Amino acid sequence: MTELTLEDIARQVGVSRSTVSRVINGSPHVSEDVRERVLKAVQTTGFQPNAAARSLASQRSYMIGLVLPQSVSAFFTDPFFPHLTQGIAYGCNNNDLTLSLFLAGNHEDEEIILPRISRRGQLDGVLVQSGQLGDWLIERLAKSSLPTVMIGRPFDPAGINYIDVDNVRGASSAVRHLARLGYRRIAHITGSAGSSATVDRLEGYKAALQEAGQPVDLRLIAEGNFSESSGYMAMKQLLPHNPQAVFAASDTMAVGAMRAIHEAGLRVPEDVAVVGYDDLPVAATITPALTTVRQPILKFGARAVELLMDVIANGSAPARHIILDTELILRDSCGRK
Amino acid sequence: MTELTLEDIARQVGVSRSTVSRVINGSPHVSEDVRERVLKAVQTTGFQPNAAARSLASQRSYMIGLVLPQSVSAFFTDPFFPHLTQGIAYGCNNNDLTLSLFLAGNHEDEEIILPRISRRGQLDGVLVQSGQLGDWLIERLAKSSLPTVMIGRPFDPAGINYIDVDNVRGASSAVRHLARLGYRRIAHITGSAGSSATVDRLEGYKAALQEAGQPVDLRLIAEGNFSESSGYMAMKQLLPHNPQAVFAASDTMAVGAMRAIHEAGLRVPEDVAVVGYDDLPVAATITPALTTVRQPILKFGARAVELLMDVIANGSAPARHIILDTELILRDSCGRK
DNA sequence: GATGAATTTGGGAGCGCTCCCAAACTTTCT
DNA sequence: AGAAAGTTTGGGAGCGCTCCCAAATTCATC
Repeated sequence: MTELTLEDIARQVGVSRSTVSRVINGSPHVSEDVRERVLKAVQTTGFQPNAAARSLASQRSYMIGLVLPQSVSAFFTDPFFPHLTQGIAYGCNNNDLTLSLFLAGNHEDEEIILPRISRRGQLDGVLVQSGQLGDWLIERLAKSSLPTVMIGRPFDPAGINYIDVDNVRGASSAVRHLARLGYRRIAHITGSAGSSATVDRLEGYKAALQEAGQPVDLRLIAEGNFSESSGYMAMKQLLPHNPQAVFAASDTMAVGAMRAIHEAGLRVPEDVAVVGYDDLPVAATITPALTTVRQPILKFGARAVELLMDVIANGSAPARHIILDTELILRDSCGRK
Repeated sequence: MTELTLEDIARQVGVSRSTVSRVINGSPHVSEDVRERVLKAVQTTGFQPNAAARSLASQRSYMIGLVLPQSVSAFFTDPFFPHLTQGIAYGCNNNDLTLSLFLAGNHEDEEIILPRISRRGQLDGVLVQSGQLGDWLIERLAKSSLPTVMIGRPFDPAGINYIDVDNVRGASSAVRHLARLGYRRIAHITGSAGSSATVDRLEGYKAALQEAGQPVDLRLIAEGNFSESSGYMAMKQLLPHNPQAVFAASDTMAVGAMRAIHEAGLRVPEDVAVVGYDDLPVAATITPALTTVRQPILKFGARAVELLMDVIANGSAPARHIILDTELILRDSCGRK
């Protein structure tokens, strides 16, 4: 398998390098006749243009990066991230983009990774999982000249492109549902501190409570970190205060909460109703099936890629924001009192 | 932030392009004095060599791909893959490699992806999640000229580099443990058909049974597909045949099996002992904690990267194989009769 | 101090594309 | 028929590096 070049194909067809390039890049300024002959030669030889040469000449690599800072080491414990990655990967497939993954396990990794991310000629842009307070990598990337789209609203969104789901409305729809069903003493298990999703979901929780004329009782708010075990611990803390229902900021934590409820000899939803967030596959399979706030994760990834493409093509002024809607999925875990 | 080139740095320091290149690439043929001056200029300007130009000239991209064919769409349902990806990403961080992720959701994706994977000048090599029978993408990649390392033993391993864990020994150690504790009628929930891991674990299961002088009863073998719900279904099927213990080919399925056992009003391990495979985080947090076969996933990823580096550097003849050992982690789910 | 060897340095050639401009060829219109 | 306009094609000039060879410099040796 010898390495063919544009020139080889050109010689073979009897045209010039430029013409072959035009055909390959779909330029309209080629006669039908020539286009067909070139295409046939490309087919039979299996010719592939050299990516490095193309990048060098065109200043475009058709490659984007997905950066997960150390702060989201939850990549492994929360299925949310694999799903998100999947959505982004599919988005790349549909836009003929190659996806590079930058996973940082610790600060040292970040130091190693940063130059590779910002190396000129490597990436056309990056998607950064954000929404963490004071993250070193995020800040560095935000002020770099590389086209960047944050995934999750940053705490200081000025001039930054980002995509997020409407966490406030998502959370309030869940809690409102609980309140409408007649539950009182609705507890909340938060996500990890320092995450904008956590802050927003808490805000939505409080807003819905107020709207329903129910008091916000701080003893009914327990802090988790999106992991199963944190949901379990938080619920144990909550149980002595007799909640009738609990809204967990993630399905994974809701699963942990249910475990704690069952262990205490209580039943879901008869004794404590539970609502989660994310609508991961587990929500449908667990018993009882979990009522939860669905995030359109796959769509989210696709839209993130599109947004980044737009920023790459048109510059990032003005900063663009996309906020996706959520949907409350009703299942069995909150009964219907 | 203007785009600097080697030449700019060279002019600034008063040396030639070549000398700057030597310094950046750590060539020993540079005087200490010059090296320091160049390094300082690189530091203060924040100069980064252009990746595309470097790739084009050196015919190396320092980038590898991780390919997950559609057959492993389990990427989302089984936490094993995110962990593996993490291990590989860390391996890349440590080898100054950039990782590209190719996720195929369907055959169409694969058709789109393949040219991008094999585009010359793009990737130095690929890691392919394999071990699936008759996978189109895997076969194409195996016979391409791109340096390739399969993750998971392929069914036809002739001439193919691969890395795997010793699934036969891992499975037999689990079943042997159960047998030693005095359990009889040990059932097995297999992984998805057509996966070499499934075949090997089943083989290990049978071998351990024979070693213990216990019969292999086909009614005690149920087929799963590595997902939680498949473990649940398989266990429901198994329960009427009164197994005293069950060995599930993954933790995720073991969790499903435990759910089925509990639903049937039985207790783990008193009525049915359970052993899993993988040692995912959930194994430690579930109640009762799951005895399982630990796969060194992080190490696995790192070794896979190293193997690929070796293949890239030295060619793939002869084909290299790495088989990693597993470790049986004893917890509460199989009691101690 | 001259000679040769070892080390350091500079610059040309090239990697395989894209992009632009001008040349060649067609078509249309007067 | 000839000019004007439009379309298609070819080739030069890069993109920013690496690699090699030769030139320049340094060092050791007699």
